[in-house]
Amino acid sequence: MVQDAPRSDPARFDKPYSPREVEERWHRHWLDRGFFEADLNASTDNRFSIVIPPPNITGSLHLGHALNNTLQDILVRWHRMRGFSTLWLPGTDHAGIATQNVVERQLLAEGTRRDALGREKFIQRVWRWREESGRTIVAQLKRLGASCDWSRERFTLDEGLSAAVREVFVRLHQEGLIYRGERLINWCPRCGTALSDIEVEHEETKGRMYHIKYPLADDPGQFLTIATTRPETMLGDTAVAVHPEDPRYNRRIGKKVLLPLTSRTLPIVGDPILVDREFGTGAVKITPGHDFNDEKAAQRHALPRISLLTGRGEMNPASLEEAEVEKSLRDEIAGLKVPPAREIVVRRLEAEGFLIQVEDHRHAIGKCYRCKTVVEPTLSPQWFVKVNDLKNSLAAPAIEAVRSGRIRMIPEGWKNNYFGWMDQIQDWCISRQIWWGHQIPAWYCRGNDVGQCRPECKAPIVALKPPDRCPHCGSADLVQDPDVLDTWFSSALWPFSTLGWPQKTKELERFYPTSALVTSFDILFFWVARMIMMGLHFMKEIPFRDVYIHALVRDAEGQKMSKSKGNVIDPLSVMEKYGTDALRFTLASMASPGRDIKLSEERIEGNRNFANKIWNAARFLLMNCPNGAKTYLERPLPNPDALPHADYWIWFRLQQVIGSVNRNLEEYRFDEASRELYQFLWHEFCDWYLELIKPVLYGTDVEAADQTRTIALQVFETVLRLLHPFMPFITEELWQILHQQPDKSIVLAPYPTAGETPTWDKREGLMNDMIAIITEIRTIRNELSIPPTLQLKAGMKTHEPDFADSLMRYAENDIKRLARLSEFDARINLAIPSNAVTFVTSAGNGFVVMEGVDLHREQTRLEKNMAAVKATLDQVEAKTKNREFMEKAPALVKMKTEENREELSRQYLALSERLRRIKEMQKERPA
RNA sequence: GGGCGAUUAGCUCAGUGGUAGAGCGCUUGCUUCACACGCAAGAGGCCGCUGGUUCGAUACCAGCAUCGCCCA
Repeated sequence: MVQDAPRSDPARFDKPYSPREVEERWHRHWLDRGFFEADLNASTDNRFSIVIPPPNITGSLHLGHALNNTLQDILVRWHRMRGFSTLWLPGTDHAGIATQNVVERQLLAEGTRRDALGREKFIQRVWRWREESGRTIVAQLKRLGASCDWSRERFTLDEGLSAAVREVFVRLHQEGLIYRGERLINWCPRCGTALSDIEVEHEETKGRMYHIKYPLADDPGQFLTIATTRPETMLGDTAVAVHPEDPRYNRRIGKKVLLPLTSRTLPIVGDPILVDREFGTGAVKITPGHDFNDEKAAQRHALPRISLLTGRGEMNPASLEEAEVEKSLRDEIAGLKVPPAREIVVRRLEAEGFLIQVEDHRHAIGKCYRCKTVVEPTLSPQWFVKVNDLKNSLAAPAIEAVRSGRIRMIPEGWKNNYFGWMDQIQDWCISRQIWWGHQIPAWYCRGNDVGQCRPECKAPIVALKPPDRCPHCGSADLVQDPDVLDTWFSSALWPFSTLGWPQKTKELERFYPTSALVTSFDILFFWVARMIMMGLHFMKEIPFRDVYIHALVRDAEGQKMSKSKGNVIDPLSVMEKYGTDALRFTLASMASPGRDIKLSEERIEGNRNFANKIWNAARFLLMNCPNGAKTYLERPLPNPDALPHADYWIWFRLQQVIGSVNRNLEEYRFDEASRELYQFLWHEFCDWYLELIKPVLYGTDVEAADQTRTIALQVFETVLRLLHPFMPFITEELWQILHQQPDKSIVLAPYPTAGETPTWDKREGLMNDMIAIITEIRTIRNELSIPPTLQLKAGMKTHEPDFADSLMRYAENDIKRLARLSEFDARINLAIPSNAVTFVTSAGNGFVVMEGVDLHREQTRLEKNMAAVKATLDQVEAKTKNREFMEKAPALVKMKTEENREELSRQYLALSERLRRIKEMQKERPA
């Protein structure tokens, strides 16, 4: 049962707009009515779909989310109103490591650990946490007004999405694009899992450079000195490298050194790639088990690899023995984590005279992007996605799709980043040694029941469903790989897995490829690139047409917001204080391409004021519609050419704004679109138009008043629709108050499109000139401190007789009222009285009559105005006198310059003439 | 070290090959019958520096400086 629409009671029109109650009411109404649910049977061919960048379930709404979802919501509401068949599909991801961390911390507080609980119970426990706390962010997105189709909300661990993950894994494995292998990976000792390359953040850190001498095997009196920042890894060295063209060392290539603290000897190799002659001592150790560059060097020289660490990041006794480390040292460091082991190794090197020097050194070290722990590169058996297969590359089509423009990036500059990364992309390590996630669909044969396994049994059995028996030996003693997949592996499938893939669903058919992806640049590689690869591989079609990449939100000082810095602005408290619309509008208006957003509270406050302004404009209009607004919205529009100039002007400007907002939205210029709306609504509609129509509304001409109400309300109602994607709540509230149609909603009202613009000839000039005249007179009143209540006489000697006529016909009363005049006259041959102060506009020379003009003050004022005009005039004249300009500049520019020159010199002449007169008067009547 | 971006009013930021723009802040004046979360008016800029292209550069190009980000 659908409830009645909430009441929007005009009587409850309080002076200040109070957003809170309004927002709560409407967002519930929208959801109850299912306005956001995609219609699979809509007849239109215009389709618009977006999948949400899934926030992770440990999160709560931060400003990045607020920005990201505001922009998506603007696009989605805009298209929905344009009549597109629209789907915005929401959901969350399970955030393997982050979520597991949260629950493990809880367990720790309870004095237990996940191992004690066991895998199954632990996972149950995480699910329970997800039911209780993991939905916070969804509620917060709803509060933001996100018009997602919540009936289609997805979660990466849903059965459907999990099936997609298994399907993709098995198929890629069959194609040879997923493999298991022992390779160097990044290990986070705190999270206890492997990470992919991009999950490691490199950070400049203060460290130390240790210089260690390695004696030559055939002449232990001599030695090579190597420099390293990680001395403990020397135990795993398998060679020392020098530059082949370095005269200091190259004669040593092919000889051997003794590795201190061990009984091993290492070859000296020449390697121009690894060795930078200028850096350190010019000789480097090669530790292929613990350094990516060294591993590559080891491949070049066919060196063995030694891994010193266990799967838990501790010194492995077996490896130490294999590395022939001295027994006493072995005993001392076995089982230790890296930092204490390092201390001991350094002490030992020093004691035995191998340590020459230690110096402070700044260098970049890799840290886990989740927990900031220093990661250890180590050898480990893991699952990988092969992205560069020569015959079946995942990366190549993904590069091509962007290069060819099938996928657009906005702003375009990000393409270079994308190419830069994709061109040197490495195989993707996808296995994680945690429990929360998609367990890898691979099983190993233990074969304990049949006794004897065959060599083939060592290969993992990859399958969609748990296999009953080993296909090789027939054993039923199978065990599933304990690891889970990288969360990003499931996120990479998001654009099609959420639409039902691998089933052939109507949703997929209708909404894939999606129209746009709105995201921030920091997950361009993590997510965007991988979606493109997977989308192209499995759907044979790009996952989205446009990628709109927005900025990061920073604090007012430009610092990245972080809890530890304490500079986080919480969007929820902002929404509480200033209203959701104010926050949304602020974010949209600051979303300029390619620039980070420095958000300050003043800015949001300003837009709260904007909402209040809109609210009060509506109040004003409603107060002046005794019979309600609705009747005027239904009236046919009067013939524009017959309208009074203010009505005509506002209608014309509205058409321009409609065109401009639509164009800006097409180009993802949320900032320009919102600025345009702000400027129009506040400074044109409220400041000028509403002021101009007051006498008509208050006047006795009922017909005229009704006509103006029709224009005013229709313009206002149109602006509400235009603004709705940006400020959904206040626009709905006001739209409902105007229409009084509880069954309908602005959500589904048509978005304005620019109509036929009425001919716009001299009337634009009239309005602009009128504004100029009023402003000039107000300025004079201000500068000369004339009391607001004092009515003055003023006049205008115009250049054009027609203009004087229309000024008197259309604008006389407006000028008198808004400039507070008792009389106003405009004629082509009007004489300027001597007791007056004067001004110039492009339309002519104006004056304000004033008894007892302060001649001295007036002289100063005129001189100041003259100086300003003169400065510009000089510039323009310099141009027109320049022969090259006259020869080479385009005709249109020359014409405009000439017009400009005439106008300025006319103004200058009028001012100097007046100044001459004032000076004469000063002589006649000395102050 | 490589790449990208920024540099415009006190602050935050738009912008354009042809006379520099907005919001906030500031100054002055206003209980003007929608709004003081308001109205009116105003002050405030060698558009980072140096060259080049051009009749003309804040804008295009190159170099430099400073800041920021990404990658190694």
